[in-house]
Amino acid sequence: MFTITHNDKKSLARTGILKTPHGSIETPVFIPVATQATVKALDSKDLELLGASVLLANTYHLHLRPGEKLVKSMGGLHGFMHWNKPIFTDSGGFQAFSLGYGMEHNIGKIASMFPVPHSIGMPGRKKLAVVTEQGVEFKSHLTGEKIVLTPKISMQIQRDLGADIILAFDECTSPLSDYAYTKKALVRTHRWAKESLAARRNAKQQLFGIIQGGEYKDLRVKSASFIASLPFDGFAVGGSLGKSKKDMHKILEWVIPVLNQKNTEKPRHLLGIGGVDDLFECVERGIDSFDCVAPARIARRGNLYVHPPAGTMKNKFVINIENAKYKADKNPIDDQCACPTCRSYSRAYLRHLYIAQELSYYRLATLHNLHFILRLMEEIRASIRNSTFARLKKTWISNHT
RNA sequence: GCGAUUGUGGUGUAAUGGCAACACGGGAGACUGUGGAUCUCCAGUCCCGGGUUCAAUUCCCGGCAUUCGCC
Repeated sequence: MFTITHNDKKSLARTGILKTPHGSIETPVFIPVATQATVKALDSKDLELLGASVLLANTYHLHLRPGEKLVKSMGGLHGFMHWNKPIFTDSGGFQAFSLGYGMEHNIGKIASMFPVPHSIGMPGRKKLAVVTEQGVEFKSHLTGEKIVLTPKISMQIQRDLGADIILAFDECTSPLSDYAYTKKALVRTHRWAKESLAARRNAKQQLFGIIQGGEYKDLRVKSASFIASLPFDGFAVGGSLGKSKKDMHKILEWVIPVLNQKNTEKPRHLLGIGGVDDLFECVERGIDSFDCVAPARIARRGNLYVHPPAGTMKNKFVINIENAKYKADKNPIDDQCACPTCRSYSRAYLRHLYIAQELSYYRLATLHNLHFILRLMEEIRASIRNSTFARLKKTWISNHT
């Protein structure tokens, strides 16, 4: 299923080919997130033109609406959304966090990403998810009705959705979770991993196990070791990635070597990460695939990717199109970009569309950011093949340790 | 010319004898297995002069300006 084609000599970076019933995926790869069977603001044709090779959809959201039975009757996700390339589905485990603790405490999966002091531990909203030993009880954010997901139910939904690669049902813990809770959740997630495997019915769907353990070394190592000992087709690193990017890097440095000992030949996904710097840092530490809403979300919020200006030591890869200085700027977003947006439109025009909240803005901006990240991933793959990964990283991230 | 009317950030509006609020607009920031095209922060104001009062953006008088009506 997965073949490693090149190993970087100086790091754990590698290239590979992941085979699925809907074609092969060259890794390392960035997977755009299509939660509701669409990348917001784009359609499948757009994604094809951008050269996206795989998408990730969501079990919880599609279960609520339109329901997996409908999707199944429409030819599964591939037929429904007219996308003939590979699809991942997330298991719904993340929503236990994002709609539960995360919502209640107003926090994301890396604590320091919310530097505004009052946003951490702030009121937040009433949580819509409660974790039990059997699974997660949700209060539907759409209708308020009670929705229960268990490993078995998640596997059944993902089977009906018909993705090529599905994920085990897990509990994503919070950066605010203490050791005792994280450990308790880990035991539960490990049991759910076995239940997910047991509930598997379609051998054509690859099933990835999820490594948890928060920011605690012994839990991460234990989890990597345990999950790697089970007959999963691949692995995903999930859950809280600590309180800073440094923590995230450390976590990968604990986990990946364990996988290398046990299962070098299986792909490793990093859930929910995908900043420009993250791609370099995490590929270097042995990650094969990423999914992340950030490029699409920040595009909708006015942040558009640009190559770092030559000579700068700042790791800043975006401009804010809303800024007054772009009011009459005739340049494209990024002069090194060949995306459909940059080929035709100026910063001034995009700024106008953004400020006027024109719908076309969302598509043009999303096209650009995804194009940017997908091309960057392509460059990264080429650099691993050419043994120039370290050099490429240096041109992008100059002051990282 | 006479009568009435109204003067509050850039704009449109509130409230108030002591701290002037809201929206839009302006400036900036955040967002990482997408509930929320969202959230956060910053700047900026009482037409002018006099009077009453401990205290006036507020009450009184005058000026200037607005708008409406009449000649």
